[in-house]
Amino acid sequence: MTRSRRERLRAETAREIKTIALKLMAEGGPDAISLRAIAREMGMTAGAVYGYYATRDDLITTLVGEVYTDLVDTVEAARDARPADDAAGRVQAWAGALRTWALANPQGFRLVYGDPVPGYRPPEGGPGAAARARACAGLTALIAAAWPHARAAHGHTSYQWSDFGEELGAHVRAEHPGLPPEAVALALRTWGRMHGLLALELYGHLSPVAFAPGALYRDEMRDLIRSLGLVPPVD
Amino acid sequence: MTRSRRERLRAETAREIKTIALKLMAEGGPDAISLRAIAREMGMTAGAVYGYYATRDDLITTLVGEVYTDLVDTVEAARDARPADDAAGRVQAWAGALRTWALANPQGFRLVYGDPVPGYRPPEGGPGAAARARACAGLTALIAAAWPHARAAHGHTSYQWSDFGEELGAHVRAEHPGLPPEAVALALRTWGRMHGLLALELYGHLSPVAFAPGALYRDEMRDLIRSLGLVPPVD
DNA sequence: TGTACATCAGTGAACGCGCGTTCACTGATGTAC
DNA sequence: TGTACATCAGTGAACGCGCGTTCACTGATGTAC
Repeated sequence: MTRSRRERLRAETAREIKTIALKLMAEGGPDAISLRAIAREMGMTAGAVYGYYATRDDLITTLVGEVYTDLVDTVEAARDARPADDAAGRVQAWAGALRTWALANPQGFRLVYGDPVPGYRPPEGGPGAAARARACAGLTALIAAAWPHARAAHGHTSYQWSDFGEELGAHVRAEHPGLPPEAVALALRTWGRMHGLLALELYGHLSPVAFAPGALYRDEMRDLIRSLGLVPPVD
Repeated sequence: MTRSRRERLRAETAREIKTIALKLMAEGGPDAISLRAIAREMGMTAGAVYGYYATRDDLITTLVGEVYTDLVDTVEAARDARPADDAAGRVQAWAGALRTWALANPQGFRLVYGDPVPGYRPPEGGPGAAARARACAGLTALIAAAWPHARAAHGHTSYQWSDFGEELGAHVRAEHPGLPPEAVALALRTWGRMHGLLALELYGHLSPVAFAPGALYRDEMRDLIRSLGLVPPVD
């Protein structure tokens, strides 16, 4: 476990590369992430970066995973700040934290949900698969807590477990026994509903026509909570 | 009005540049649009393109406008294929045509709603402002038709006309006298709701976890229609 | 119908840029005795 | 504690690429008489 001095320095440099990359991204968007720009910023040679990441795409994949993980950490923490039996409050907290994070990290949002850097070829399953799995699991847990009410609220198309990813289905069946695949469908629809206004806002489509995007989002989330058969909190 | 031979050829070449650009985009994504690639494909010199568009960004702006217009034409046509008094059917037709168009033109969707080409600096108000205005107007018209029901369905935050773009507000007041700003808020939320699942799907976030995105979208749109106080058509 | 001139679409070569990636090397840091 | 050797992080120069943009030019097409 004792890491040599060399190992520590190495790890530190690897960290710094990522930090600088995120800083460049925050300033100039995902496009601004290039090995040469990072090296320049760090005062090293472009070639030296290859001691830490095999290719540019490797670095990008790592960054997407890290940013996505940060996002999921944030929304989970917000959710868990509410009591487990406050289903409506937890949905609201998740949604609110999502928007807050996105506004604080607009370029991170683009990196994760938009096109990453031009020319980037993602690995099998896409970058950030682990974080995405956590997000889907978290959303399903939110729906599971509301399910008795949500199910009563409206009838669905019927779904099979085979309509969903192997991993997600297995997770849900283990974690929420008895919860039908229809609930997973509702969870994914909920994901889309949280994503829509935010994506429009962050890509600048809302600003020319709406000056109170926060109010729109809040209303939309209240309506979402209502459609789950829950009572939206007043705050 | 009689256009000389030269004028006709010129217009034809300008058209061909756009056509080739769209073809390149369809094949390789928005990033594949470059003046040099277009010129190469057309068998001309890169410099020659400057006889038609002052800069690359000018061309991109034109393309975004054109693609966005095509999208709005499509959804409007689908809406208008339903009788004016079939409010639910018209919402459904709009939403369905949107997804159909997006699946047929995935790269066009990215061009319009995602980051256009790297390094692109959009003009004042963003590219495709005219088409966006039409889209917002169209959505507001859909909501206006449902408004009596939709208003009853749930209470909103109160909005002012000043919460919305000058142009949009003026249009709505002229076209739908008596319709309150809250209806415009609902129209924009509806936009977001249609956009969310589609954006996730087209950027590849849904495919690893859901294999029936069409069913999810259909359900989501049915729920949207229901939340507007309308009865979703069965088809 | 024929000649002289004007227009102007497109050429081809060049400029400077930043990029990802490779590679033989240097020189400081670590390890073994 | 001191010497000999191994490791390995980082250098610096190069490769080849595609890009947007400029510019003096050529040669075909059009217009005026």
